[in-house]
Amino acid sequence: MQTSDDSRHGGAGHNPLALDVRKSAILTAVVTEYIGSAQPVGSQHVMDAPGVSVSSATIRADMAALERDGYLAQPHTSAGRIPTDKGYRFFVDHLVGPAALDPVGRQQVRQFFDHAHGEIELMLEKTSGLLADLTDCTAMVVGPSHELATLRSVQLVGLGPRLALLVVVLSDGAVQKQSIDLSEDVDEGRLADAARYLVAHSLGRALSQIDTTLVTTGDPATDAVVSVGVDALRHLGSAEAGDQLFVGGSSHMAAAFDAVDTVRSVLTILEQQLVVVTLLRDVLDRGLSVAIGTEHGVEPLASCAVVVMPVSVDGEVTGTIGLLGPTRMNYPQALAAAQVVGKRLGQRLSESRR
Amino acid sequence: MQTSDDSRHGGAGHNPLALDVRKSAILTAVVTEYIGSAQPVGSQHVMDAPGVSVSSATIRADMAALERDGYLAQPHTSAGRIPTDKGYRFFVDHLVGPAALDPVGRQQVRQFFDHAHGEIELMLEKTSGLLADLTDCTAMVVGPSHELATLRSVQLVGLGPRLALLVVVLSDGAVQKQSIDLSEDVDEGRLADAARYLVAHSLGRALSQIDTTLVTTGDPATDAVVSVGVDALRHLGSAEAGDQLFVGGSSHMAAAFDAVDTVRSVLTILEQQLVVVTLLRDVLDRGLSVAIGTEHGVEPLASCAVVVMPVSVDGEVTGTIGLLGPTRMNYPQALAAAQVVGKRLGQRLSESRR
DNA sequence: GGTCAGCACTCAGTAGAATGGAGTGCCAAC
DNA sequence: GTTGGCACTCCATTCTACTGAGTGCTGACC
Repeated sequence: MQTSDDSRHGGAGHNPLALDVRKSAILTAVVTEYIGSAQPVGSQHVMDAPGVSVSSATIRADMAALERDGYLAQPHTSAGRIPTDKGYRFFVDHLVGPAALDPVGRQQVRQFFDHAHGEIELMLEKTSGLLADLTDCTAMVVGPSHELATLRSVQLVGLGPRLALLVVVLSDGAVQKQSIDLSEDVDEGRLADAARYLVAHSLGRALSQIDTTLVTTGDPATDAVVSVGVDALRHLGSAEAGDQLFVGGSSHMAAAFDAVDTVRSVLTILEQQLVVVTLLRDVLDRGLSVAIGTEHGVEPLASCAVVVMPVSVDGEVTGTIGLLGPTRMNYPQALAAAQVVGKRLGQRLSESRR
Repeated sequence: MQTSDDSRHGGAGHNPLALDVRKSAILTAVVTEYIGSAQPVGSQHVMDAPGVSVSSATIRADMAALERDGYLAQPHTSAGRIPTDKGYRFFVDHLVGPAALDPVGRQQVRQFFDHAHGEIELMLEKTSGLLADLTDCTAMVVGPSHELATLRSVQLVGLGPRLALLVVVLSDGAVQKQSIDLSEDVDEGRLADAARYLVAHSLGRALSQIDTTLVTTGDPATDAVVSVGVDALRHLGSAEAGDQLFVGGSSHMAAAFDAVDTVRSVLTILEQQLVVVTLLRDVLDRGLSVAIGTEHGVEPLASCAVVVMPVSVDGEVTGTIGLLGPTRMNYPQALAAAQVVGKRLGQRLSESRR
C-alpha cells in the first residue's frame, strides 16, 4: 500500500519492498548458510558472516523482524531460521550480484564448446549433462525452434507401397522427417515429380513460410502427393514438432531431497516433456529468470526452484535452458552457469547457421 | 558336488539344484508375499498360501532348510524371511510359469500398437513409457540396429563453406545424419557430383556393406569429398551411431526404494547410456532373460533386477527392451509385459520395413 | 520319519521419560 | 540502537521398558 523512498534508513518493518543494509546482510547470511548446510541458521552463525558485525542479540531482533515480514521462517520455536520463498526471491532480486562461474567450471565450459561438434541433438543432450555437472541441478535444454531456419533440402523417399518419408534439412543443420501415408500406390516416378515440385516451391524458405496455395502440376495424382507433402511440411513447422527437450542430471534431484516422495513426484514431472517445456516457456514469458517455489504454479515442484535462460541465435530468442533444483539451490552459481552456457550455446548455434 | 536325480522325493537339504514340492510352494509364497508387501514373511503368513497345508512349525523347519541352502535370508533373528537373489533366481527359473498379462494391460498394449505410427524414435520413446506404465518399473528400449536395413537415399547438403551434412534414409524408415567437415571450400556442383557418386555406389546396400574401395571419379577434389562421405557412411554403420536408448518411467525407481541414496545411484547409472546398453546386451548375450541382483555385475544396481527381451525384426534379433526394478519386482508381470510388448514391437517394426 | 502343538527365547520397533543443547525472546544496562 | 544476561522452549538424543511377531527346539502323535 504505502511506499517509502526512505530505503537508506530502512524502516523495513513496515515496508516490505526494501530492507536496510544490515537486514540484507543477515538475510544473505541466512540464505547462503542454509543453501550450504540445509540446516536452520541461528543468530550465532550469522554473527560470523561478512557484513554483519553486531551481537547475536541484535541479529535476533532483526531476524524476528525479517520473520514478521515474511522473509524468514522458523521450523519450530527453538530452531534457527530458514528462508521463505519470499526470502529467496529478495535474495535473488537484490542481494546476489552478477556472479561469475568458478574457474574450474569456466574451464569445463570452454573445453566443452571447443570440442562440441556434429549433430545438434547430440550437442544439446551433452549440454544438458554439462549444465547438470556444473550446478548439481537437473538441467533442461529445449532445442532452438527452427522457425527461422530455411529449407536446404526437401526429399521424398518411398518406403513401401503406400508409405513415404518426407525428409527435410534446414539451414541450421536440423534434419526433420515425417512419415506420409499415401492414399494409393504411388510409383517412384510420381514421388520424384512431387518432390521436385516441393523443392521448387519451398527451398530457401522457412518452414513457416511454406506456400499453401497449391499450384497444380498438371497431374492430379501427383497433386495429391504434393498436397500431403505440403501438409507434412507445415506440420514440421508447427510448434509440436519443434520443441525437443533434453533433460540431464535427474539423479541430482535424488541428492537434493531426503524425502523419497518428493523425489518421485519431481521425477514424474520431469518425464512429462510437455509440462516441462510449458513451464520453461511460461517463466520466460513472464520475464523471469528464476521461479521459486510456488511461483511457477506447478504444484509438485513447490519445493523446487527453476532458473531459466533464453538462448539467442543471431539475436533471436529461440531455445531455452533451465535448471531445476531445490529452493535452497545455489542461485548465484546456477545463474552464472546458465548465463555462460546459454551464451556460448547461442554463439555456437549461430555459427553453424548461415 | 554330488548330484541326485531323486528330485521327486526332494532331499533338498543336500541338493541345491532341486526343491521338493512343498519347499517350492513355500518359496513361492515367500517371494510373492514379499514382492507385494516388501516386509519379511513369517511362517504364519505362509500357512495361508495355496499349496501349503501344513502347520507353521513344519513351515518353519522348511524355511530354516531353505535358509541353510541360501534361498531365503533373515534380516535378524526374530524376523520373517526374505528371498535371497538365489531364491528369486529359483523362483524365476522353476516356479513362475508363462504368465499372461492382465486384461487391462493387454488392452493397453493393443490400443498402443493400434495407434502407433509415424517416426520410429517417437514410437520407441512412447513404448518405453508404455512398458513403464504396465510394470511400475523403469523401462529401457534400445532401438533396433540398422545393420540389415538398406540405403534408400543418400544426400549431401551443404550447410556452410566447409560444412556439409550427409543425410541417409534407410529402408526401415530411419534417418541418420552425420556432419562432414570439408578440408577446403567445395561448391554445390562438386558436392552434387560426390553425392551422385555415393548414391550410385551405395544405394540398396546395407550400411555395413558400403564399398570401401574407392573408384575415382576423375576429379581429385570430388574424390576427396567422396572419401569423407564414405567414411561418414561407415561411421553411421558402426555400432556407436546405431544404439539409441530410450528410458521411461525412471520415477518408478524412487517409488521402489525408500533409501534416497539407492535411488540416486540407480538414476546415475540410468544416465549413462553406454552402461545401460552394455548391460542389456551383456545379459542378452548370456542367454538370460532376467538378471537378479549382482548377476549383471553393475555394482550400484545390486539391489535391482533386470528383465530383458530381444526384439526380433523379420526373425532377426536387433533391438532390446529391458525392465529395471528392485529385486523384489513382480517378475511374472514384468516378464509377461516384456514378452508381449517385445513381440508386438517386433511385428510393428517388421511391417514398416520392406 | 514326518508332522504338529507348546514353550522359551530373541530382537526390531514403539512408547515414554530424562537429558542436553541450540536457539529464542525479553529486559535492563550501556 | 546495541548488548550481555537470563529464563524459556522444544527438537534431538539417549535410555529404558515393553510389546509382539517370529523363531528354534522338544516331546508327543500318527
